[in-house]
Amino acid sequence: MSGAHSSVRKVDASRADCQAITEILDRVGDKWTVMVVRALEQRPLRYNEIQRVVDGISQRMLTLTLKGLERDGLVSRTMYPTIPPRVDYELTELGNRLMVPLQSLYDWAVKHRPAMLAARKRFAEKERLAGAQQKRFATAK
Amino acid sequence: MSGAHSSVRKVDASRADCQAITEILDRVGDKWTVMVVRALEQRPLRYNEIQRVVDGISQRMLTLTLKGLERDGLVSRTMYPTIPPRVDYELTELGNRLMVPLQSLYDWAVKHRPAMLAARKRFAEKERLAGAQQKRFATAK
DNA sequence: CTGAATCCACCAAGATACTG
DNA sequence: CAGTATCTTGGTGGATTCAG
Repeated sequence: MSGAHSSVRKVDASRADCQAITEILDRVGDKWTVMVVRALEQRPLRYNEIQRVVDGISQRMLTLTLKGLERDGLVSRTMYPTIPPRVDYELTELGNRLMVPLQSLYDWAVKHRPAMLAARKRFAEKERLAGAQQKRFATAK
Repeated sequence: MSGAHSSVRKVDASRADCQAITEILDRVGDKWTVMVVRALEQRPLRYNEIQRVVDGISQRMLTLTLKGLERDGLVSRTMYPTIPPRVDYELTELGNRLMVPLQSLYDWAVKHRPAMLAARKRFAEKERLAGAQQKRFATAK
């Protein structure tokens, strides 16, 4: 923070925003993290419970995802050395607070998904027409 | 699920949330989309201007990212058939509204990044100790 | 039950060169 | 200036097997 110069700060913040958002997106933007986090939203779960809830996730990916979440302090891991062994995973407070921006994304998704789908349909149509045009010139090869 | 409607709806919503969030994360969660969107936040930009602002993006990736954004109606493309050619890219209103949840993510990132980094450091330390333990048994390769 | 380890397939993304 | 085309590669994730 080099000063309170509003116009300058706006530009700087824009760059910093990129960094920060990209960083968070890298953490939660993979295939399974969000689904696992949401699975744990309601209550702590055991390893196999998560696998059942998430549905489709492999053991490998579940283990990797959980380890990543634990690593970043979003999920806590509690091991009970019983037989058979039992491990509980639970959202930390940090993990719980992540739900807020995630909810914000969800709201956006619900609200604007129809518009996005419509746009995609329009785009596909335009592309189809353009493709037909192209074909008349792509004679050789 | 025999209880009140509220609890049932909560579970159902949880699944739907996953879908929606994952879907949006798939759109904006790639390497460049967010950076391009934020580059366009302030004002429309030309192709080369974006490439300069984003810094590090290749022509190929810029083209692909822009096409994806245009496809989903988040960015509009305006071509001026002058010489040399000129193409402006501009956030649509849909694209602009995406800034809201992105800002929410940014806020979370700024607020909780220190905690995440601290957690990661602690985790690395614990892992290092565990790794030392392991080594004593990993005699034969 | 809760993982770790290995192998493999696929795709996003980078580098480079070319085009209108 | 604004892309497209082709090749290559590194990482993500799936399937399977082994272990405590």
